[in-house]
Amino acid sequence: MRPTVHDIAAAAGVSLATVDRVLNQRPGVRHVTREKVETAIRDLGYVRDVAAANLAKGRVYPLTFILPASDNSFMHGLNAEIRAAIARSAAERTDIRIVEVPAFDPQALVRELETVAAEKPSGVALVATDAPDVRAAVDRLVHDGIPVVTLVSDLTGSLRHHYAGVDNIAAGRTAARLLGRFLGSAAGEIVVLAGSMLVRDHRERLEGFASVMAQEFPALHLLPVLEGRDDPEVAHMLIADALRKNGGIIGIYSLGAGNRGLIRALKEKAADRTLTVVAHELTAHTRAALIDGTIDAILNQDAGHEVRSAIRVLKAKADGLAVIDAQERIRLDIFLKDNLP
Amino acid sequence: MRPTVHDIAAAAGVSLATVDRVLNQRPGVRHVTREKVETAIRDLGYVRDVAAANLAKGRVYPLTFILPASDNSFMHGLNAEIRAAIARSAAERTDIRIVEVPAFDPQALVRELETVAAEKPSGVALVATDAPDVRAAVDRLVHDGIPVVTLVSDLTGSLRHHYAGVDNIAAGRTAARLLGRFLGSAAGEIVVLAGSMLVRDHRERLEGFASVMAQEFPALHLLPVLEGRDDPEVAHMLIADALRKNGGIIGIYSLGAGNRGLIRALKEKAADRTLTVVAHELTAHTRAALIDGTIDAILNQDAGHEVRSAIRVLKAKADGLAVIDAQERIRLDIFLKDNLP
DNA sequence: CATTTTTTGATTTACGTACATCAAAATTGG
DNA sequence: CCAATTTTGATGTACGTAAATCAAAAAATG
Repeated sequence: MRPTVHDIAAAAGVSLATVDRVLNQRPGVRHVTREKVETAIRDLGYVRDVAAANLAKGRVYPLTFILPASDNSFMHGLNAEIRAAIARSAAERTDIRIVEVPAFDPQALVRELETVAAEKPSGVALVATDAPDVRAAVDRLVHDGIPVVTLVSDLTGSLRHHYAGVDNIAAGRTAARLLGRFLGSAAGEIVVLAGSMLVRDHRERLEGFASVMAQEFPALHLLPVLEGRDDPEVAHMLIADALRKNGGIIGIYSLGAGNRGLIRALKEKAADRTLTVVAHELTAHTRAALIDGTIDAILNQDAGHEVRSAIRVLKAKADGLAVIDAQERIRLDIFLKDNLP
Repeated sequence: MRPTVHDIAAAAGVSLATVDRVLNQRPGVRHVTREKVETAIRDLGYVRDVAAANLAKGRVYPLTFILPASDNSFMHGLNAEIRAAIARSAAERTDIRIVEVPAFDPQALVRELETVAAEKPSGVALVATDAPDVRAAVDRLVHDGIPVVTLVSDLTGSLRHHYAGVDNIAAGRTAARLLGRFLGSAAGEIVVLAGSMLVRDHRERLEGFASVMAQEFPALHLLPVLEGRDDPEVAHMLIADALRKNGGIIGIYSLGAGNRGLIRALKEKAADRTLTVVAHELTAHTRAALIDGTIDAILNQDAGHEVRSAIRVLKAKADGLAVIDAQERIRLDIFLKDNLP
């Protein structure tokens, strides 16, 4: 049987109340006494029964998710996953709130972070916009003892406890190798379609992509990046235009959202020529395009895993517990038409 | 606040004891009364507080993992992950036991299943050997109300509650497409190195591989499957031999273990020629080979995820709770040198 | 040394559920 | 209608921890 507070009280030769004071960092314990108790805890290998403790405390974990108000399918999916987590909140003792802030607006995010901080939640998850002010605001939360997890897009250099998202540089590198290998010995031009170079994850994907392309596939030449603003209409226009003007294009890397427009452009224009295409985010549209051969590979991050991981980490941090690192690593999923879920 | 047993007692106009009898399916409740209580439970949306219930019951989940006594790095890894779970057992209220049975021996597995059944554990996870007797033994466990999860290798047609492992047919198909696409327009011979065709997962991988190869890559010709018995020495011998005798080999798919021998053979023989190689299982050896270019892609199943998923599912089934399907889907990881963890 | 302050002990209640016991009420059978 | 049986209620204890209260002991202060 695992030891209880009674066992450490007996082992340390103190009362239950003193053990409680030590465990919950309440004042009024002499240094030597505290040490006796801590020794007993270590010797007996005591670990607090979190379930019992939560029961006694009537603890719930108020968590706040701060998301950009972006109207693309990835953000919709993320939203849906958070709502799914809210539906489980009774069983998980969470009380999750979603707040939306204007996208790409650091000041709005900072203001929201400050509002949220005032509510003293057990934890905060945010899709970070990469700006110094945001970094500072996150650091203030951390200093106030509020666990913070970045979601989807990281905020390196800040004090955030954890990042629940994929390594976007690695994603870009992987896309480059897939595209390069799929194209074999062919030489030609490559189009990169991004959402916006103002977003950190898009910049990072491009960085990884360009670096592997330059180093390992010299026969492939990158055209200037097209910015589709994650909008299907814009993406359609840009890609259709590029394909019309440039007959040397043999590959496309779509690293943002708005793939619906890309796919439409491909179906219109590329009946005659064969293009190799790698895109991000598995949606109903990209899935269909992968199956019918319009797209050759899809890189994906599982929003459900990201949300569940963020919640697990925030709860663990709030309780000062360890997390299983391997479990919290968000993997880059690579889908070919054969391994679709 | 979520409703408690007191609330349903009040709502149903019965006593706490009666609610308890209904909730825990104890006898001595008239049909009409039971219905009143069940209505109240539904109306108030009551869900039992599992943490409190477990505390009251002093519940632990005795779980048994039955593994084949195979000496390869995947099984070692699996073993290590289970031991890691054992280390967490205090916090998770589990009491996990590992038993090993001779590999590829259905009768031994059946006997062990019967021994385990007699101990009435809360759940059983097993790496299934595919045989009718095993199926029957598993079905008996299920009939006795013991949750059963197959691990790594499934037992289709049995009543097992869940399979914690990858879709091996999809894995084989994915390997074929990667190999086929990487080889581009080249024509030549493909070697498949398996462990043993007696193992279901290997058979399935081969099935998926051969089917995509035949359908989509007619320029590539499969040589008869080599069975390396998951043994590095045998694998080395077989591959070295094949490469010596057949100059037309341009690709290799290694769908089992024993990759150490494969890698050695490749380094010895293939300095002059370029081979495209896809292998299974990420280990220290395959990882190094992927980085140095000896292997082009690695397909992997994460043993840690499989073990944690099996435990979550077994606990949930033991409590009659729902599982989050998406969370329990074991994904096929595809690693290129760029997205190694 | 007396007094104040700090530290410690003892004890109780609570969280939500499980489970046991005994008494009371309702239902059934003859 | 009475007795036997079944159903229901009332109540208490337990699980392991949190948190509060009050008294007692120890230490620090003058």
